[in-house]
Amino acid sequence: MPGEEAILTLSKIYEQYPKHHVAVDCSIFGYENGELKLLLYPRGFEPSLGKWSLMGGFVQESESVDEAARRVLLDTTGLKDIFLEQAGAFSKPDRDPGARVISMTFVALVRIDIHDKDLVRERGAHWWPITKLPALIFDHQQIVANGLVLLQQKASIDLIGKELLPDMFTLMQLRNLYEAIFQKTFDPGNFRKKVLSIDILERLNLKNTNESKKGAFYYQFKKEDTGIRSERIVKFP
Amino acid sequence: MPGEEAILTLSKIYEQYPKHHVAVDCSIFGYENGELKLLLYPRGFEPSLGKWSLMGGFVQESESVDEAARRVLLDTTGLKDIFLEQAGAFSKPDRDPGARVISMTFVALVRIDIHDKDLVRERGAHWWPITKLPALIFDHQQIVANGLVLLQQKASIDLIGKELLPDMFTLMQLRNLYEAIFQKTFDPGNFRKKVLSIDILERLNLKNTNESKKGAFYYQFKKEDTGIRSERIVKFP
DNA sequence: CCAAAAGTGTTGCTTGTACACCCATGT
DNA sequence: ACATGGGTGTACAAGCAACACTTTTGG
Repeated sequence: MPGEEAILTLSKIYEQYPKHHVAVDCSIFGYENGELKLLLYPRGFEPSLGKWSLMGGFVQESESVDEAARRVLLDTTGLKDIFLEQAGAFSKPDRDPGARVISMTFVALVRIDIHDKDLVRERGAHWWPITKLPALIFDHQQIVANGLVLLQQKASIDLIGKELLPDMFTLMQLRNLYEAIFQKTFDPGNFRKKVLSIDILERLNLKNTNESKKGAFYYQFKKEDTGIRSERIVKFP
Repeated sequence: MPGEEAILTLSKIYEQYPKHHVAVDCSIFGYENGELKLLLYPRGFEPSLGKWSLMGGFVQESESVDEAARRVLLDTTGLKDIFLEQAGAFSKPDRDPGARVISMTFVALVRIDIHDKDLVRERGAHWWPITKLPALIFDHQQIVANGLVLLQQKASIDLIGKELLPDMFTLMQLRNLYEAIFQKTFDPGNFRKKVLSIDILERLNLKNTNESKKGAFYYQFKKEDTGIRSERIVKFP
């Protein structure tokens, strides 16, 4: 059968090209105590012992890179069905001194309040405020910078928060999240109006009285949220 | 020396993970006769004989994926220093029936008027209008769709044209380019005002009298163009 | 003269932004 | 009472979209 033969020939064609280790490295962002944080784990061996590293792993034979990223995330945080998006590839031949590794990078958003803290602690992982990151291995610093820009772009177009905040939150908490992401302040009144004009939040008959004297209504994302809105939330850059 | 030893150990650690063929596939866009076009070459063997394919190649040991994409582009079009941007990774294990290949995709913008037509012809390549693409191999259809969205995003933020138009062009030609990219019409007067307000074009003392009775001034991009502007050209989506 | 594109101007609407202002309440 | 955040309203500026109008010239 000519088709089969051709496929065999084709495999031979492929064989002459080199193969590479392909890794996935995830910038895992969370939000806690008014700060945007990044989940890192400490490197336990040389080179770069003592430096911190993004959560990562290698792509296996039978999985796509997205599946690999999901697997890594499940292993490290115990979470499924979380927001995950491809960022970019980092592939300088000498970026990893140990071997030639092509890294596919991802941005993940995790609700710190519901992830599996035992799993994270077991690996010695730690949430670092984005403003005070420690030294990172290899080019992970750049990967994070790149991921943060992607997060800002996304947040400027979509209203994010479902992925990072508790189920119920006040508009001040949402605004503080945006201020943490963009490292700038937003006018409270204007931010409120903009966010509510999109009509994807619903107000609960419940007030948070911890963070203000008057008490602020809790909001939550509407259930029948289509996800297709592409409103512009804030200006970026 | 403990460091060296650790590196050796580390290499062993890497060895247990699989390696993959990594390809680069480029959506090469050009603009000609008022149409946005894509450069494809015909597959000469089974499987998928007769179908068309994006320009691509394999990543070698000593190059990054970006360098690989540049090399492929140089080989196929003879052009250096052209616009090239990472799009995304396509990596389903069975996406290529011949072997497991992870594809890093790129968007390239090429001025059809100055590329090396001999090189292209030699390979049997052909420029296809984006509106009438033929059947493509594997998932290349998706890769193109993905690349086109990236192009639209870029064009909505930056004024592109330097990468696709001749050195001199009329504002009508620029508008037609945008209409080809977004597959919609723009109001001539408003488009003109918006584009000129950004102040990166300069008018030449030369008119094009071929395409209109009255004649339209030629424009060109200013030399001292910083490239850092991030104005919004048109609304997208 | 007429059609077709070049080029400019006007108008109304929508947004963004910077505020002012009152409300509720824990300290 | 007063400081703090909650929540609403206003006033101005900027941007956008629709479209009217004049100019030029080849057919």
